[in-house]
Amino acid sequence: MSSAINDLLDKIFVNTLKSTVFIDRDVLRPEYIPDELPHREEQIAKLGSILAPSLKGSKPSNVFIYGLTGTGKTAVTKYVLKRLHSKSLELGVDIVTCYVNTRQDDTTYRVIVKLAECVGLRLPFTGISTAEAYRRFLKVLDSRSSIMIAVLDEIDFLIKRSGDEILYRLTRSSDELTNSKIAIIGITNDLKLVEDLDPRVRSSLGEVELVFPPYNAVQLEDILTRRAKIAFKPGAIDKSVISLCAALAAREHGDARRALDLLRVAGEIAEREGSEKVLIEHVYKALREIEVDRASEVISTMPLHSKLVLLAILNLTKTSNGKTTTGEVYTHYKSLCSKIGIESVTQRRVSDILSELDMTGIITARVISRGRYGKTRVISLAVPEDVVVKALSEDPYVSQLLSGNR
DNA sequence: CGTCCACAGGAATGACGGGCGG
DNA sequence: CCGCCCGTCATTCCTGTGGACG
Repeated sequence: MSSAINDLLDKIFVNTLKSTVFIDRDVLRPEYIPDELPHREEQIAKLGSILAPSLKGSKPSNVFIYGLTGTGKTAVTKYVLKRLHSKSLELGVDIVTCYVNTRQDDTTYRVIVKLAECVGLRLPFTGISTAEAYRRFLKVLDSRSSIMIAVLDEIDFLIKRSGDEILYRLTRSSDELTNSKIAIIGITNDLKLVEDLDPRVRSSLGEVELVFPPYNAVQLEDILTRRAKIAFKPGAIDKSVISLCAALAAREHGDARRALDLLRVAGEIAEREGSEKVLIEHVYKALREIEVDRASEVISTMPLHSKLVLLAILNLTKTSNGKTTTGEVYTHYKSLCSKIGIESVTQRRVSDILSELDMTGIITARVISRGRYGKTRVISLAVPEDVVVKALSEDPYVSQLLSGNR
């Protein structure tokens, strides 16, 4: 082991311990819930007044919360619930709050497992039927005589994958419960979602609706400034750098999470470079780094066929001005499969894979009609080529195909 | 103004591995 | 250990459709 490497490692460790710019970088992480949520006072007050009846033992209305990503929906909800919970302890009321992110737990079964955990019931990951799991959960909840407030975050994922049956059952759960009650807070960033909801669910879930508008650049800057004050050392970051982060994020529909990420990663880059200040150039580097990280993370965990489809897209978009279609992709994908001697999947499946790639944001696919020449998707890469190549080359099967056209 | 392309995308079904209850 | 049920990937069969072409 060369001492140069050891020196380098040593330097990295020391730098991390004795940060050049940060006091507390965790303040900039998305999971951090600040003590104050500026520009969301109205929503906090409204959500608070909706949930307040639970302190008197009655079931609060179900709530539907809309707002684009990074508009503070989750933060506000968690914040209000936290306060509500401590108030309930003070008053001696049994309120169970449960937060489920249905992007991670996007099946009926897993949601029930999560809800059950909140009332202290451990259910097996698998092995029992959904109906049985639900029954057990209700039994335990009812025996506690409490009010449960269930937050279903990013509820569109749940509905897309598993339908709205669970919502229906939860909203009607009072029929099956005698001592306890369940109130639901549904959070979504998909405004069209409600349309394809069972009307019965729609009316009961949407008893109250709460809208979170995006932050504008000024508000974002304010938020960033407040956080930066706690996160960074005095003088480590200039107003102009914060303004830039705010402006870049405001361009992306006022996403506070992105803005904070940008600030944090810019700080980390500054630190790596041994700089004592976060500079404009660090922000631009951060912008790129975030994109690369996200893409390679997504790509490296994809199944083989998805990678092959992506490779097909990569090759095709290189020639024909960055665009291709489903048919072309499928033909090319099949030839790639035969080259490495594996069986190809059907076109139907590739169609789904394309949708998946589109959803993750790796590609952009728009369905268009070419009239007499049919209806298809126009596909283009949504991330830089070299990022895709780099991520794909990590796969042993795919990398054989990659060498040669690199 | 109807036809018909080239797919989109829904529904039903199955194979398979993981993991639990009994 | 078996049987059951889960989630995931995949297939088969299918109906739906925007708009250029004739």
